[in-house]
Amino acid sequence: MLTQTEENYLKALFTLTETEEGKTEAGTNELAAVLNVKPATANDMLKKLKEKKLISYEKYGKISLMAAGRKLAVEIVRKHRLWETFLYEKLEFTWDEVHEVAEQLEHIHSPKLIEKLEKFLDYPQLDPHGDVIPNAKGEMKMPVRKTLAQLPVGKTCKLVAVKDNSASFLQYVVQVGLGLSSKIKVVTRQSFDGSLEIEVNGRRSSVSQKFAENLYVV
Amino acid sequence: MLTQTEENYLKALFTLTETEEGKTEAGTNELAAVLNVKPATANDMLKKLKEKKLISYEKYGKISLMAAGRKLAVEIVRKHRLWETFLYEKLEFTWDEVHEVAEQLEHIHSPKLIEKLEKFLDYPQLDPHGDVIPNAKGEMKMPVRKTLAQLPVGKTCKLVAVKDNSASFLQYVVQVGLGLSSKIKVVTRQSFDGSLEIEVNGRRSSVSQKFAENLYVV
DNA sequence: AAATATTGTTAGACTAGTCTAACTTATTAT
DNA sequence: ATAATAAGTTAGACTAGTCTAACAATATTT
Ligand SMILES: [Mn+2]
Ligand SMILES: [Mn+2]
Ligand SMILES: [Mn+2]
Ligand SMILES: [Mn+2]
Repeated sequence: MLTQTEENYLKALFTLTETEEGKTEAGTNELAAVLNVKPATANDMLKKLKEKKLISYEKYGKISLMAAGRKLAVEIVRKHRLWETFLYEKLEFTWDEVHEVAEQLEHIHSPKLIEKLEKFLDYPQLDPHGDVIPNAKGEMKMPVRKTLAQLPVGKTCKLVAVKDNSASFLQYVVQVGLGLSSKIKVVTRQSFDGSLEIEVNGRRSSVSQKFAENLYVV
Repeated sequence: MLTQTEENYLKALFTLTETEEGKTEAGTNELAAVLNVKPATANDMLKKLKEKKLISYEKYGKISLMAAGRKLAVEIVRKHRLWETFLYEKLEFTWDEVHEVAEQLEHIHSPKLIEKLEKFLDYPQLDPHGDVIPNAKGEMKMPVRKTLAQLPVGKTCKLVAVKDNSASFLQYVVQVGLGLSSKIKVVTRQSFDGSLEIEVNGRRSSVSQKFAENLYVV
């Protein structure tokens, strides 16, 4: 069985190699950065995960998940998102509070628990941030999503998910009047820094490009 | 903050020093035994817990919890029992399945989670094994309980709690026709080995003294 | 093509938690 | 009161996970 640490490395590799459009490999420094460890530390773990045949990796080469590693990573993601849904739907947590606790809960080992939890929640499809919850077989349709930053001026769209799950980002989102399913109109875009003027429920706000890149819309 | 391991040592000391009637101190070997580690290992941890002022302990002396350590231990017990109640009441776990998973869940750190969980469960007083759930302030009335092994022949009593939480014991209890609130009549007791003939719902069974010692009755 | 910057690796050290083997202290029995 | 047994401690070793500092390989810029 995997340690919590190993699980976290696999999950990080999953998001690093399958969340970004067109990216399928990751690097040591990059991985170390998202896990808040030094590259030397990540390097040690990469050797171990390679030894366990969970990742494919050669010295000085790029890193990618092997089938077994990907399967485990998806299981953690599934647990994380089911727990987030539980906290949000049943325990009255707000969407900016769920992620941190789910980071712990995702490491509880009990197939029965997840099965029962999913049933209790009535087989939810999306977590509180609009992310797809993988099913028990590890299947997960990756929706093609674009970000608000890519939307042309004048267009109106609907917020379907958020990329960043941190409390500070999510609180800012709420502050601007946004939530899942909100309608957003792009009023202007500054070519200088990509910042946007947006309209939500008749309310105008100016937001940075970085902010817009963390909102998925259709 | 405490590690999971430290939490497990404190919890073990709590049950060792406050569950048994009249016992207020524990020994190194005894502690090691319940935690499934060697005495040498427990000895190292005792030094650390003493250093943190969570236990009172002198070389070659007896071990007991200090106020701060006891408080932390009770918090873990509270979390353990609330999670067991959740699994049993909301997720359809059977009473022999809850303990193992709760052993993991009890180490999740989030005051808000426990507060919300308790509310969601509507402030339960007892867990699925009949044990008292400490309240948010760490208060917990210790019920005076006797075991079935102490009951005189001919008397009838009610099962209010089980001491052993292991799946194998609990499954045996069910097999004999018992559950919380069951009425039990002691028909005979062998003075040779303390084994009992009991009657539950008109059904006779013969059980060992060890078995009877793990059933709390009134 | 060199020089520079970035990225990745190694070696050595540290902490937490565990073990075995040897030893010491305390308790119990004779 | 000794001897035998049980309980407890120490020393040294090992694994997992982390770090810093030095070094090596690769990628980018000029
Ligand atoms: Mn999340
Ligand atoms: Mn995690
Ligand atoms: Mn239990
Ligand atoms: Mn535990």
